[in-house]
Amino acid sequence: MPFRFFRRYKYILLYGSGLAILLFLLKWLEWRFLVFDHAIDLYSGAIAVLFTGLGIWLAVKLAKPKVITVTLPPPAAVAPRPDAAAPPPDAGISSLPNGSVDQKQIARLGLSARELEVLQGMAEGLSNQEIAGRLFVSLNTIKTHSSRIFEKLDVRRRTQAIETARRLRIIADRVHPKV
Amino acid sequence: MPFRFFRRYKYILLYGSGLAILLFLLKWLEWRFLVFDHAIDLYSGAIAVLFTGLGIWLAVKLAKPKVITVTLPPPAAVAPRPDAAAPPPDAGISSLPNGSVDQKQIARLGLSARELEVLQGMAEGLSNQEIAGRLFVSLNTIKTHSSRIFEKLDVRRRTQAIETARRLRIIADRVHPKV
DNA sequence: GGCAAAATCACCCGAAAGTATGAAGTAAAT
DNA sequence: ATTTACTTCATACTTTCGGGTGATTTTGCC
Repeated sequence: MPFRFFRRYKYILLYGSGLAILLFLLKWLEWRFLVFDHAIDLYSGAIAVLFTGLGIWLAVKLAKPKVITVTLPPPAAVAPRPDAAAPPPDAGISSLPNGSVDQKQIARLGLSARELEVLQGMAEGLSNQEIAGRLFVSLNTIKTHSSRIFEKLDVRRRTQAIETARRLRIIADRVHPKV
Repeated sequence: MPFRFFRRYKYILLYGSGLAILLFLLKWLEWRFLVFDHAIDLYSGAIAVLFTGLGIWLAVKLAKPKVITVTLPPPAAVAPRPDAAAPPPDAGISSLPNGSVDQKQIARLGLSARELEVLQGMAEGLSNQEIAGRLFVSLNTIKTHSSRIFEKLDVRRRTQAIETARRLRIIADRVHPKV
């Protein structure tokens, strides 16, 4: 069996069959329409369904920003700058438990809260456009943020940024606790 | 002119005028309704509004509790991005020790040895060109491999591939044991 | 009130990534 | 002897990234 074929054209096949099902549905609806003349009902029903969906979409979309990453700076002075002159490229890596974030690293690198959010999005595999959508800002803004992140992490690609961020415990090492 | 005043209360003013415009609009619609009997339109409109509300209500009601990522001062534990809380459509995730790789997942997805090597390179933050150099093949070959990887993992970006691979334990969850 | 940092956005441009398609050689299975 | 999967490579094309630059707006702080 050409399994690869199926995999390759998975979406085309899915689209095709989906379309077919939809057409059957429409045909059936048409039949209903002819037999019982419930055009208004159907119309209202369609509107109802449509706008219920819209409402859900809206709510989800608008509810998102309520989930804000609150980053409290450590109470102890984060200002200790004895090594300000020559900060080693990769300073010591603390041994924190899994799933933890090293606040000191974040402070040392001077990553802002917004930048962390963008970094998090990157690590989740989102595109800049998707991150922009999640944070309700423009694509250009995300680009600016990511540029700064790359500067601060001293990398040139987002994949590198993710790698470095994980290594320095800037983002959770364990993104998937147990699911 | 108290220009500053305008600036300061910009949003309040905008909100106020927006509300006013909306009210005028409603008044005008009412007039239309009285003059021409566009009951259907109003009916659909009402349904639309009503069900949009229903949708929002539903979404809010059914939405998962808004988990806020709070970072505590001490060696802070951070909840790893709760919006991925939705049960992923992926197959079961085994609970292997850290740094382990789930061979079953690899087998299930049909990833070849070469593809794994490419995937590993991706996760290390390498560019396609760099991976090509490491594996002594051409850039195009790496592109082909990565395309297949994306197909098999059902993703469209390398960052997504990395994320998924980590989640499914296809690549070591803990790339950096303790350094 | 004013300053500085953070956050926002825009535009251009080259590089990298990714898609689509075709092809060809090798090894293992049927 | 076919078939199938794997690996390799190529060309052409579209999309996304990332760098560089400049600007405005918000916001916290003194």
